[in-house]
This record gives sequence, structure tokens and C-alpha cells, in this order.
Amino acid sequence: MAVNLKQLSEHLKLSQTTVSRALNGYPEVNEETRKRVQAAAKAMNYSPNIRAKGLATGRAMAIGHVIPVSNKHEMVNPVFGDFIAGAGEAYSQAGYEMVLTLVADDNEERAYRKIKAKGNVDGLIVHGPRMIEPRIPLLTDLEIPFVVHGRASQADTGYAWVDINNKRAFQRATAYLADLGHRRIALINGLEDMDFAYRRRAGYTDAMAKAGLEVDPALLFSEEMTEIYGYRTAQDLLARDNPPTAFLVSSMITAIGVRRAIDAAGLKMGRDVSIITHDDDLSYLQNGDSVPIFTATRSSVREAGYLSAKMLLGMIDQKPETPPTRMLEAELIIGDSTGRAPS
Amino acid sequence: MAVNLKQLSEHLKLSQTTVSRALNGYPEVNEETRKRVQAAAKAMNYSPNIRAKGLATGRAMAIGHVIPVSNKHEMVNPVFGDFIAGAGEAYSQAGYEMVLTLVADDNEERAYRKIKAKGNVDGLIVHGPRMIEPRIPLLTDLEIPFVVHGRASQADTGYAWVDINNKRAFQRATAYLADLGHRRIALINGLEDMDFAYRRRAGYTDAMAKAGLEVDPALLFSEEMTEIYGYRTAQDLLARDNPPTAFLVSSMITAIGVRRAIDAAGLKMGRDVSIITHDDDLSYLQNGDSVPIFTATRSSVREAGYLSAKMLLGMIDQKPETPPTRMLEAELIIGDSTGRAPS
DNA sequence: GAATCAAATCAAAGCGCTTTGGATGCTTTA
DNA sequence: TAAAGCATCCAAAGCGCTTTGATTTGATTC
Repeated sequence: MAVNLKQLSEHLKLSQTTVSRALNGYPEVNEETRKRVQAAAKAMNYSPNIRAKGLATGRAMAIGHVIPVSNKHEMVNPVFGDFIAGAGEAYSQAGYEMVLTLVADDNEERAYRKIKAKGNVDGLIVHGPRMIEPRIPLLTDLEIPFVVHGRASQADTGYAWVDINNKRAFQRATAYLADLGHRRIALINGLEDMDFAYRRRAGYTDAMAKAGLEVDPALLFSEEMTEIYGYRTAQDLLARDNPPTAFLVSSMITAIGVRRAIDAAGLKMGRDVSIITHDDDLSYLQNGDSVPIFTATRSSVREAGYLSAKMLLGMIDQKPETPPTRMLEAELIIGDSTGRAPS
Repeated sequence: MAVNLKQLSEHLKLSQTTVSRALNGYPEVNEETRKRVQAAAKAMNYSPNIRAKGLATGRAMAIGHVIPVSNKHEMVNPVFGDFIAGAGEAYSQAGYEMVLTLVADDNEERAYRKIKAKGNVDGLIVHGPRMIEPRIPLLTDLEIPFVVHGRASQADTGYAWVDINNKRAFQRATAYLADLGHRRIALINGLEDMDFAYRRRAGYTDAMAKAGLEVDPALLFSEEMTEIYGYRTAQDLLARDNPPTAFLVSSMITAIGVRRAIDAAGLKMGRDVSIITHDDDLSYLQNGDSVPIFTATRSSVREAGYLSAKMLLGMIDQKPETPPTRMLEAELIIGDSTGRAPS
């Protein structure tokens, strides 16, 4: 069923060279023979062995996605599926594969060196960058092309990234809440060492300062963004003497938990308590249709996946001097979850 | 930085053969030299080129996960991330890679043949089996080892699968609701052609019959399992003259939507309306902690991922006569979302 | 002391592809 | 008519590894 180049060329009574060239679009082959070759290839169901091709060309035709797996935090980022879907689209178009590697965060360096040596990817997408991100100098050093989904704050060398403007998004969201008269705004953020969480916090504190509001450390939270985290935190806060009137949340999932706590407390979202969340526009978790459930800073993570992949593929065959970067703005969409602060 | 076998062997003043054998644990090499080789390999950061190795051995040391991408339904299964995490664990342990391929559902056959010919995977995990699943005979025919996550109802040949007992789970859930006095139970199911949805429906109708209840076709729904689908459907149902008193839902995400509709209607979940959902035990969406939010049929998809991967790896090096199968039972956990039917 | 054996090592072939550096005709040019 | 040029095609080397089929050495046997 499956033929290899040798068999195909024998069948065509041509050399492997010619067949190879015919299929790869080289000019030095007669158009007529090319047609013949292509037809035969299709008929005999020929498809080049990717390993052999890789060996010969030095290109793996595959992109690696390295997913940090923490021993502390067992969570799988819910955003991952959509990101992959976006990236996968770009890879399919270009004939690339996508290979996933789980890397525990305790011996990252070894893992990345291994990836390099194994040589089964032409480039990497780096997920979940922390504020201080040793992988960036490491990969630069290893001379393997990479694009970071997100950014790292402390990086000396330039590197390629695709990120959303987290700071501005949360600045706008905070300002919007302040304009509605909210003074006590809780920030339910992601893990502290994650870069996006840091930037979002910066946006929040910035806007608070601009609005002349004090940041109460007792209203700042950062953890793995689960539903239950949102629920517990909000439940706790709402039971306090002087509860916040608004919540700024880093993920829809967590916001759903916050909302549940609000309901449980017998309060009404949008009237008694306001919520703004970041919305990654996940396919299975759309933020309402005509009327958004939550007021949100929205940016499609699927698109980010597509753009990251495209960028990386571009880098691989262009080898640009300076690494490209791409900043995506999140839009602030107004839904039912926000209203004037109760007096 | 990165050395290859030739360089390593030259440095050691040994032949490539010996070095290769030393590293791969063959007996015909002196223990002392083996130690020397291992030490040098580590020191020189040697890691075999996986493509060359694959070419030579005929094994790719990689497992493919084929994700069906529908043009109609843009959704990425939220369950996917956790499944991958579980499978990835098994692969890491065994030194395997995981490669993802998105396959549009319009020309599956071509795609799978290509995968076979490219030869970059030793086996496949098949996701999202439909009731009638042409991929099963196809892959059997192509002689590529595979494990199906789920089952297909119409398959003549034996094939390996890991699945949960969907029918029994929904049977039990339905019976539980019937015992609580519910007569009008809505089924908010997944897409009809999906095999799991079919089995769940079978469980539901079975239990309804056993409880002497009539199945009202107007209470059966099947769609892509998004939050908004749950919301809309429930909202619609609750506005009817004779609304259901209970909802049986195929996914937590959708159940969250149902819950939102219940809240919006001014009703109380667990008192006015009951919900039982299936719970895949996703890491970012835990069903409460001490007290589950939803009464649910629970089964960890992450574990399913791990087991599927293990099974496939086992098949690859054992080549069993009859394909293994593994049925996982879902446990019924009782939460706050169910109560006696209002009278 | 020659023959046998086991242990340890090696040279070379082969996996399926690309690519370099010719060949081979056939047409064009002077 | 010989030289040059062009369009096509090919043989063989090489990518980095494993593995087959020797070869070498020192120990053991008779």
C-alpha cells in the first residue's frame, strides 16, 4: 500500500533524483514527466517518510509546544486547547506537525537541551512565561527559533513574542469600575510569578492611583485560576465587614466562581456587586451572545495561537535580524455584570 | 555544544557501534567502558537524533493524537487539555513524544493514509468517536496500532478502547432523579452523532422506562456542549407552560449555563429545579470541594488519558492478539444541585 | 602448544530521503 | 561541421543512527 521513493521511481523507470525533484517542484524536470510523477505518486499513495526527509534536509517540519507542568500546581491551562487549535491551523497550511512535550519545571534546562539534541522540531512555542524567564536566554543560547506566548519582564536579549496588552486592558477595566463609583475593587488574579498576572496588577494599581484610590492589599489575590478559587475568595470577601463592591478577575472560569459566590450570598451581580473579567474567547465558553454575561476585556487566544505559529514559521525561513513581536489589544466589552457602585 | 554519535565515539576512541550499544544497554559491552561512555555522553551533552534513530529502527517513538476539526463546529473540546496531560505523563515515562494533528472531517481517509506513510508515529489515539466510525476499519486496515478514547457502536472488528460506562452513568443519574420524584427530566446532551451522547441517551431512556416514565421528545436536546447552549436551552424550557423539574446535562460547562438560566428565572437550583451533570473532573473546573456544586456522574478524563496512552504503548511492544479494552465506571456523587421534585 | 571459546570491539551496510556533480542528447551558433 | 549551450536525467554521497557479520584478544581446554 505504502510505497517509498525507490519503489515509486522504479515503477516510473526514473531515478530517485528525478522523482524527488519532480515532486518538490524543482525546475530542471520536464513538465510532462512531472505530471506523470505526480499522478503516479497520487495513485500509489506515496507520501515521503518524514524522518528520512528530516534527516536529509536537516529540517524536522515540526514545531514543538512545551507545556510547563508544575508539581505544585496540577492544573492544565484551559486556554491551551484553543491556542493549539489556532496554531494547528497555521501548521496544517504550511505542512508542519505540532509536537507537544510536557516539561516539569524542576529540570527545564535539561529538557530543552534534549529537545535541541533530538532535533525533532524546527522551533518552539513557549507557553506560560513567568516574570523571570530563564528559558529565554537558554533558547537564545541554544539557537533554536522560538516565540513566546506572552512576555517576560526581565529579559535582556530581544526575543519574539505575541502577547496581549494586559496592562492596558486592566487599566481600562479598573478605570471603568472607578468611573462607576467603585472604590473597593478586588483583584482576583492569576499566579504571582506569571508575567501576565504581574502586568495586570500593574494596570490595576496604575488606574487606581490615577483615580485617586488606595490599593488595599487585603483585596489582592493571586492563585491558579480555577472556578473554586473564584468562589472561595469572593465568598470570603463578601462575608467581611467592608466587602468590595467590584471584582476584577483574570479568567472567565474564575469569574464564574465569583458569580456563584455572589448568588450564594443572595446578592445580584451588576447591581450589588460588579465583575469585570478577562475573556479569552474560548470556543466552549463564550461570554454570552447578544448581551455578554460579563463585562470583559476580550482577546481571542485562538487568534494568538494562529499568529504565534505564523510568526514562528516566518522566522524559521526568513531568519530575521531582530525578533518580531506582536501586541494585541483587548477590547473592553460591556455586559450585564457591571453597574454603578451601590451607595 | 550538541555532539552526535560520531563525534562522541571519536572522542572516546571507540567505534560508533560500541558507543551505541553501551548507551542502549546491550550486554556485549564491558561494564567499565559502558560507564565511561555514559559519563562522556552526559558530559558532552549527547542525545541521539531522534529522526536518525527512527529511520534506523523503524520506530518513531511518538504517538499521534488526531483531533477532528469540524468545519461546522468550531469548538475545541475543553476536555482535551486534561486528557493530553494524562497521556503525556505516560509518554514521558516511556520516552515517547506526542504529536498532534488536526484533521478536518471532510477528507479523513487521506489524512490518515498520509500519517501512515509519513511514518512519524508508532500509534494513534483516536478522539471523539462517532456512532458510525469509519476510522476504525480504516486504521485496522492500515495496520497502525490505535486506541479509541470512547467507543463506536457500529464496529465489526475488535479494536482497543478506553471508555467510561456512559450508559450506566446516565441510567443511575436518571433513576436517582426519578427516585426524587421528578417526572419531567430534560436531557441536555452532546451532539447526536457522537457515540457517548448516544449511549447516554440510551441510559436515560432506559431508566425512564424502568421508572415508568414517558420520554418527552420535547425535552431532549443535543448540541455542542457550550455554556451558552445550556443557558439558552434551559431558559427556553423554563419559560414553557409545563417546564421540566430536572435537567440531566452532559458537561459541567453546559451545566453552568443551565444553572445561570435557573438563577435568571429567579429559581433556586436544588429546590425548584434539579441538575445532574457529567463531570470530567477537569483540573480547572473542580466540582466544588467538600460539598460538590453539582450532583454528578464523575470520571477523570485525565486518568482516561493516562490509561489510553499506557494501553497503546503496551500494544506497540506486545502486539496482543485481541485488542485490549478498558471500561471505567463513573461514580455518582451527590451535591447541592438535586432535591425532591417540587409538588 | 594447538584448538576452542567467550568477551569485547569494530567496519560496513542500510533506513528513505535530498542534493551534488556529472552524464546524455539535442539544438543552436559561428 | 565543430563547439557551445541547454534541457533532462542520473549515480552516488551523505544525513545520524542501528545492526549484521566479522575480527581481535585473552582465557580455557585437551
